[in-house]
Amino acid sequence: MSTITHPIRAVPAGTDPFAALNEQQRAAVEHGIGVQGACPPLLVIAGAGSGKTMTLAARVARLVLSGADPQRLLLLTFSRRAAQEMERRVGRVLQQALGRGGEARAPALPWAGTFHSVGARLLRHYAARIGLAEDFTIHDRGDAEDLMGWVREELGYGRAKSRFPLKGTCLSIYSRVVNGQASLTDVLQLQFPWCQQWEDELKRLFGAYVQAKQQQHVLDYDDLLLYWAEMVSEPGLALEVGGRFDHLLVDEYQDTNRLQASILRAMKPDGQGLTVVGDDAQSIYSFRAAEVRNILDFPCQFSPQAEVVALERNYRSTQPILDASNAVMALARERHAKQLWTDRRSSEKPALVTVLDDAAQARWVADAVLQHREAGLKLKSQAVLFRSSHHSAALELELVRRNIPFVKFGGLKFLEAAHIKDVLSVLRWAENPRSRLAGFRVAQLVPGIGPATARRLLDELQAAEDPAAALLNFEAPPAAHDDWRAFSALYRELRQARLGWPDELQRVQQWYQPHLERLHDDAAVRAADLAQLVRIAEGYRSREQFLVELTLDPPEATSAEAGPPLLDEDYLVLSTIHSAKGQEWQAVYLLNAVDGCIPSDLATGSSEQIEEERRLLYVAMTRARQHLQLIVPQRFYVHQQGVADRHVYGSLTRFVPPQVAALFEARQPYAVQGGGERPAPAGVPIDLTARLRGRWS
DNA sequence: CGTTTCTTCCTTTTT
DNA sequence: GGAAGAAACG
Repeated sequence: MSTITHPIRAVPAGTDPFAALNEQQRAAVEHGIGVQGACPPLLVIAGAGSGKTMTLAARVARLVLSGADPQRLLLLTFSRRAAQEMERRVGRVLQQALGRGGEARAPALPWAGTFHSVGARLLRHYAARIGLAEDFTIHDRGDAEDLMGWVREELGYGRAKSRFPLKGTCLSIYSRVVNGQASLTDVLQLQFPWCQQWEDELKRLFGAYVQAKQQQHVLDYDDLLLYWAEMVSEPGLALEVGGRFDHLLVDEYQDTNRLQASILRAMKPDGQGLTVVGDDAQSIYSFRAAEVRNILDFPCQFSPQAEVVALERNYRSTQPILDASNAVMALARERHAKQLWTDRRSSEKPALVTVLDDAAQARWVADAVLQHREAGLKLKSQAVLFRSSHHSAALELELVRRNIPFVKFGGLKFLEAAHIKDVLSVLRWAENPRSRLAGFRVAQLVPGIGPATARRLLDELQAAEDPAAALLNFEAPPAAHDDWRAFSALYRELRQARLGWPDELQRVQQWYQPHLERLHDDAAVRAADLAQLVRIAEGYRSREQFLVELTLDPPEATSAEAGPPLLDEDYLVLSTIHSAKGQEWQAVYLLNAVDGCIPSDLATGSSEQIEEERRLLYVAMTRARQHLQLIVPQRFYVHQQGVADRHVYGSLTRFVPPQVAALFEARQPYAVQGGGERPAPAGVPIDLTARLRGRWS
């Protein structure tokens, strides 16, 4: 995404690309190379900006150069984007090493991907042997929630007098149990104490949920890992699946969960050929059951213990930025000694910018971005980061107003929009006629068919040998007759698969258009989204591939314009901190560096959560190469039900106490009320924190 | 039985 | 300020 300069790039083709590695990087790259027999386990602790990706890529290249078969290399990354980046860099290193000829084209890495996508592939391959239907479809979070909601309804829990947890909560609990390999009792007690009274019902619900998934030949995200783990817990299969790969490399190991760790253990019980890379200070996914202990305990899992290499030299940020970041982490409760250093001197300290409110923040950032661009920094090398997606709302308006192009990463709801789901459901139902969820949604798009008729239809399909045939024979109620005929004609075409891809999707879109106009006032906007979906679809070979990959790797960016800006255009990057992982920019602006936003009000329940919020701030700060600004609005809006929205006075995040703030330059670009004193809010200060916490108790 | 309208609830981060 | 559910309406 950003301009990344690494030692390797400076080396002309045909020379030794490993020459520029520093001592620790070289140790990581060369580990186990040339040693007789298999390669012992390795843990690389890679600080922020320490050239982690480059080092991992160099290691992969080194393995290939020393004779490893790229087909037998499994590279597990956190996101699809990271996998592609890795593949690109490995290719570059290889080309340099092999000389400019390049006819020895860089070999592709067929097994580079996320845990989930690799799991999907392996499961598809071994399906027949583990009693799994080969034609399974994959549910994304939204689908999974809907199915959970459906089952919840079937069991009558929706109508209980006292409130049963919502479908999303139920799914979170379930997911936590699965990914954390924990008991329901423990998860309820530790993570969801307010749901403890429902333990028995939840157990029943989850049983029914699993049954429903199996009946419908559907897997959710968790299943991709769970079935994989179950598969390799069979000794015979473990040997076979583990034996497909000579080397197994895992990136961002600090964000793996226990289930993932158990998969690795089962595939490589002695750790031979295993390399994991990560940074415990950047562990920010515990809400997804990520387990920091995975990385901390990795070395002693094996005997002899795994070798540990720490990369502490930072190539990204200036020393003042690093000083401030290190100071933030130094206050962490538990800290795994590691001191980043750099030789990039600078006299510019990071800044703490105090502004009046949200609107002033937006104006200030827009000004600063333009100023930096005047000074020669492209928009693309600047990024605005924030804790949660809606924090950028005011800024987005300001950017649109000033015609500053931007792309936003994270918090994307593209696939969650009703119209996108409708169209995708049609495709899914064609792909898998047993998918009750897709069917239930699509059937009700036909005017004259409501929940009752849809349910009857789906019951018939479920009972039928050949559900697709049963669908085509279905007798719709008279009111729906014509529209149903139109739909079943479409369905037949899709099942016959004569149209080819992506024409099929266009055909669906044609069918959907009148329904779109009937159902939504803003049909034009939504039609544009669908047009974009078609454009995205063009990049895939088949309906099946499209559906699978879209679920596993949803489009991650949105922009103000319809359609993404062209690649060669310049645009500002807006991103949640979570989505900024692994990236870097010349200038970074962090919005809302106040208590209540970071740490988020919703994450102050336990000290573990607060520690994670601290790491989140650390991750945000260490994205910056040259310029770092934390913006502190003195008051900000809070939305709450019932009462009108109101301003709340905030204060600088607790992670920047005075001794840390001293490492920043304080700026107050707009005159601040009260001549620079902290504005003592008149009357009683509002304890936002307690109120929001109280909502859950 | 299906559709429209009103009401209530909740609003982090993501594979 | 949007989605899901409930009640009212056709």
